[in-house]
Amino acid sequence: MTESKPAAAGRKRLKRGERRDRIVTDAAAFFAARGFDASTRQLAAYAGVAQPLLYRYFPSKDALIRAVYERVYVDRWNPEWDRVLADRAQPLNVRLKRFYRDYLRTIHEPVWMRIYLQAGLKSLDINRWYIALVEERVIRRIARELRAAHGAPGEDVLPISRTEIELIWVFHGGLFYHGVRKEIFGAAPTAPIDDAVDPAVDSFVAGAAVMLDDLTKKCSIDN
Amino acid sequence: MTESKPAAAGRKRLKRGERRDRIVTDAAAFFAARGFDASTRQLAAYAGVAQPLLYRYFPSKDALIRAVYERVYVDRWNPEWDRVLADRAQPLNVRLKRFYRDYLRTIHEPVWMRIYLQAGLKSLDINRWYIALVEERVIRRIARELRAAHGAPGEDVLPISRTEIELIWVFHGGLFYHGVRKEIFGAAPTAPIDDAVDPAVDSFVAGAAVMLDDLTKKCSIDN
DNA sequence: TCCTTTTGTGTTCATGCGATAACTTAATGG
DNA sequence: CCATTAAGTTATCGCATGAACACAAAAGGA
Repeated sequence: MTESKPAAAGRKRLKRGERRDRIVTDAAAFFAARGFDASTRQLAAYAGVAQPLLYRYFPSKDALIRAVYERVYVDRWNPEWDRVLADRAQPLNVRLKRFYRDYLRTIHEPVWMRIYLQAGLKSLDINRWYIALVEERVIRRIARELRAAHGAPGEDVLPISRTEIELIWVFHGGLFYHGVRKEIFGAAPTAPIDDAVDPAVDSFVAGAAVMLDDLTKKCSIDN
Repeated sequence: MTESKPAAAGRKRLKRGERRDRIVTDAAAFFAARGFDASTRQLAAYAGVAQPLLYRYFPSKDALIRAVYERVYVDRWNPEWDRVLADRAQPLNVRLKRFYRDYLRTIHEPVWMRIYLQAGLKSLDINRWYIALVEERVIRRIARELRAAHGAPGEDVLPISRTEIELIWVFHGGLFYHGVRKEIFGAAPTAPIDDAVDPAVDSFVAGAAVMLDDLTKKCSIDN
């Protein structure tokens, strides 16, 4: 993005909801590229409107930024994912590959990634909120499914340990970070993420067995 | 950091080199906390000097920022790490645990992390440079050592594949990202990183065997 | 001691910022 | 067809910013 938008054609006189919507969309792309410290004037130019118009829709720049967060994070979580991970008709490897291919396609995208990190550096709690969401919906679920897949005790018998959670976070974070390398740091145009997912999942599931063995061993000693 | 520095006492009249040095140190801490868009006036207040003094040492704010990069990245790479990873007197697990405990202690630190991400969002090539460094010094070395540890063919027989590199990056990135979660996103005060390293390394090394088996199988078919 | 060099400060400038107020014009419905 | 409302713009405010300049005062060698 050097200056103008893809198509700045056909503007003018939209109804309140529609205009607000477009401003948020444009603001997401604009702030993703230029950072939240970029000026409202440049944003307005990018959106093809006058700068004060922004203030008819949002009381302050900060409020506009909050609207951007809503747009980018809250709206993009796909409830389908929960089901994919839990569907025991499929082997865990297959489920994980399916989930991560789709999930990573959603988040390995400049706007998502850049806004996410920008928010983190501003110490907003969007990230804490999102991380809690992921831990509950993804990480803990994988922990349960790993136990089931390896015939380890259920969490009612032996609660999920912090060690298990952290191990899964390292795996999850590794795939996440692939996107950071690509979208934020512009690292080498390496293999596409899809090629990395399958081997990563397979070796993760195999490697996790080591930890689960330790776990069940300790458990049977305890009893 | 709300406003002032830890100890703003004993100031005044330093020799050129010394003053420059202090400015860079203070600037690193200041910009890490407040972002590179924070003002030179506030930086000067933080450093306990007048704002124009900065311009006697650096021709522009940008030049000062570049000096900060030098300070934070170039100066903190420990050449010892190369040896730790390569020392085959120790089993690979032990070497990896040693290396990552130390490496992560260096980089899981607010200034390092925040400046690193800030630079990434500004699209400076510090990050590309650093990633290339890590890939050469750490990732590729681990690839070689993994092969050796599992009795797989050397890279002269079968060059290191992109798949191997990516798999190691996912592992490495997972540990890296643990720091991002903690230092940038302020995620839950979970277990300390050291507790996560050992299980992660063990299950990584075990899991990597799966991929290496595939690799040597393919290799022996090829011959 | 005095004079030069070097380190540091106070002041100021042009620019660009977020936000406001006053004005204009398109849509709408009675 | 015109009055009212809603959507959008132009002009402007006070303020903070990066940078420059002219001046002050410590250091230090003769």
